[in-house]
This record gives sequence, C-alpha cells and structure tokens, in this order.
Amino acid sequence: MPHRKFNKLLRDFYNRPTLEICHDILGKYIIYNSSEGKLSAKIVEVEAYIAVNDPASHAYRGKTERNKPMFGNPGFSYVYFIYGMYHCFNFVTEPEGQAAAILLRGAEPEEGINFFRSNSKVVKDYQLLNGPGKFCRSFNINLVHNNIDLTGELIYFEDRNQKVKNIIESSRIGIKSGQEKLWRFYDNDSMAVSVKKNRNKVGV
DNA sequence: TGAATGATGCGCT
DNA sequence: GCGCATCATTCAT
Repeated sequence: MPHRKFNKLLRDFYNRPTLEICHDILGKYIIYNSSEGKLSAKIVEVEAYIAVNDPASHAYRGKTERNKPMFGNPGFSYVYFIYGMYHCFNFVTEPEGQAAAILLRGAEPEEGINFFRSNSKVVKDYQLLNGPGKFCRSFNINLVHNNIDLTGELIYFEDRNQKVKNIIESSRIGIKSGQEKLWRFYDNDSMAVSVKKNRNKVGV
C-alpha cells in the first residue's frame, strides 16, 4: 500500500480558533501544483484577522462580495488585490459563519525556485517570498486562486513534522487600527520573515 | 538605518 | 474621492 510520508492538512485543522492555527501553521509547507510544475515553501510568518472586534479585518463591517470567502467554510482561500498591483493570500479559519482568516506573510522557498526567480528581481532566495505581496508575485497567485478548497489537490498545506522553536508574537504590519493585538506570528530562526520588530520576547 | 514617496486599481463611504 | 493587510526606490540623518 502507498505510504503517505506527509500529511495534508484537512478540514479539522482549519475549523478551530484562529490564533491556535497561527501557531500551528508555522513550519508547515504550502504546496501548489501549478501549470508550471510543483511549487512548495515553508511557512514562517502569518497574521490573524478575526472580524469580531477587529476593525482591521476586511470582514469587520459585514459580508460583501469581496470578503465573503471569510464567512464561508474553513480551509478555503481568500485572495484579494491591493495597492493597485499586489495580491495577498489568506486561508479561512473558524466554523462557517464566523469570519476569520490568516494572511500568509512569509515563506522559505523549496521546490520551484527557478519559477519564483523568474517572477522576481530579488538577489537572495530568502527574499523571494518574504512579504505577502512578494509571496503572491513569486507564486503567480492572483484572483483566479480566490475561494478554492485547500483540502483539494491544487493548493494545500502539508505537515512534515517539523517543529518551530522560536515563535515571536508581534503587532501586525501596515494597519492603522487594532495595533494593540499581537496577532502576527513568525519563526524567529528564519531569514524569510518580512520584518523582525515589535517583538515581545527578549533576544536580539 | 530609517523615513518619505510614487506606482496603480479597486472597494467602499 | 479616499484609503488600502505593499514594495522598491529615494532622500535625510
């Protein structure tokens, strides 16, 4: 019988409290079986957006055509277009009806580095995916990838039993409201974190 | 080393 | 119209 070396994350993983998932998703791998071949990367930085009591969330003011994936089933993607030129990739958490999502902000390239490089002008490989806009640019992720089931075969996350030792919690980047919330989480041992600041843990 | 700014399109008030 | 879950470049210190 075929032995599954790595476990794909399924619905139960996403159907949980968002802040728990933020911790758990670090060190997992995102897999994208694109038309250009298999792409993969290790997740090292994320942010939580939980509509309840969070003015910074797109879903805070209720459901609209754009944000409706956030109100839907957990384990689906939510991709939006921002600043006239970038996309951001999120995945939906919490039970259906509770609007929440986690923004992918940083990852370490694994498979498909040549494809990532072809979409980018950066010098170092760890710079290919270190930012939400750069992640989507290198992966060539856009609105076509909005609201798709991440327990399917196209895009999904994989558990490779890797532990993340130093998780830092900090305030989120680039928002003006809700800054008191320490809802950004990153792997302090990774080079592919977009910015290392606002840490609430001692160390350099 | 950090602050300011331009690029650029769309959602929302 | 305004502002935005960004990035790369320019300018000031």
